[in-house]
Amino acid sequence: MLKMRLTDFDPGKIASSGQCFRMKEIAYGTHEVIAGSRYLRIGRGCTDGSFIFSCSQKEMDSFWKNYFDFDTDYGEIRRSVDPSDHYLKGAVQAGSGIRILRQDLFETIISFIITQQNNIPRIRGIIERLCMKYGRYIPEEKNRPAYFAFPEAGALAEAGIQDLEEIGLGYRAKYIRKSAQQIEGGEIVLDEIASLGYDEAKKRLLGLYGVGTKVAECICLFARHDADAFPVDVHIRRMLAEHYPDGFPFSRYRGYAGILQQYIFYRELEA
DNA sequence: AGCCAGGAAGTCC
DNA sequence: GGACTTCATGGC
Repeated sequence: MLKMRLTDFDPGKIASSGQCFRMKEIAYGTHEVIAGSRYLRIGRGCTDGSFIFSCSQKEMDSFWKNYFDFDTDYGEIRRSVDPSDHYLKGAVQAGSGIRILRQDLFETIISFIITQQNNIPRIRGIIERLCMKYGRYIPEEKNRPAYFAFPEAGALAEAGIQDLEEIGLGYRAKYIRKSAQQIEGGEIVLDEIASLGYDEAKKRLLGLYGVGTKVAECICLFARHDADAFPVDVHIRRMLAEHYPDGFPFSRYRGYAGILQQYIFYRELEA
């Protein structure tokens, strides 16, 4: 157990912001996070705005701090927004507490292949069934329930198309199997993608079957933390047409437009 | 019944 | 390069 006082951290908003799919509220004000094969529970401190984490200081320092991007000042990002841009000001205000996670690369690839032409509640269900069927079972321990880790590439590479379809993947089943095979077989090397620059990493991700521009940018943003990546989905496309008919001011927000994109996406979801 | 959801591949030109 | 079609599933 670890108590920390944090600003710009709202687990509820992060859980429902559509960047991760295995973070959820399990009791009022208490959230669980399953990231790869790790489990974390986050509770509220008493009244002082602090949080209780179910991990040690060592695990926080070695993993979760980086995962939640605790070293970045999101208040500064929100304050940098053009004061005359009322839409964007409203979006970062409504989304204060959102952070961009650094998620596992393979988990993010598979998860965002599933997101295409899909909706978030259904995506969450599919991913949960995928984990139950192909992920490692991690037994209960005191102070933590049993859960399933996210599947390894090998398990998905060997999965049958029909077995994958039973989970509800639909036409995406073949994408999942083939991409897992490309990774397992060494055609696409994730360690290399992790170490490259944004442009080259994105180019290689596009080599995965079922990964196009939008999904590649989501992977770069939510796993590699490429804050320049600005995935445009149907919500963002509608928003751009409505609020930025002359174009989004990317030059003003160079280096972190993707973070603003996430505030915007959350705003469009809630609206 | 038809439309929509964090799109991409396939098939034209 | 761009336009058009097809692809599964479930909620509304």
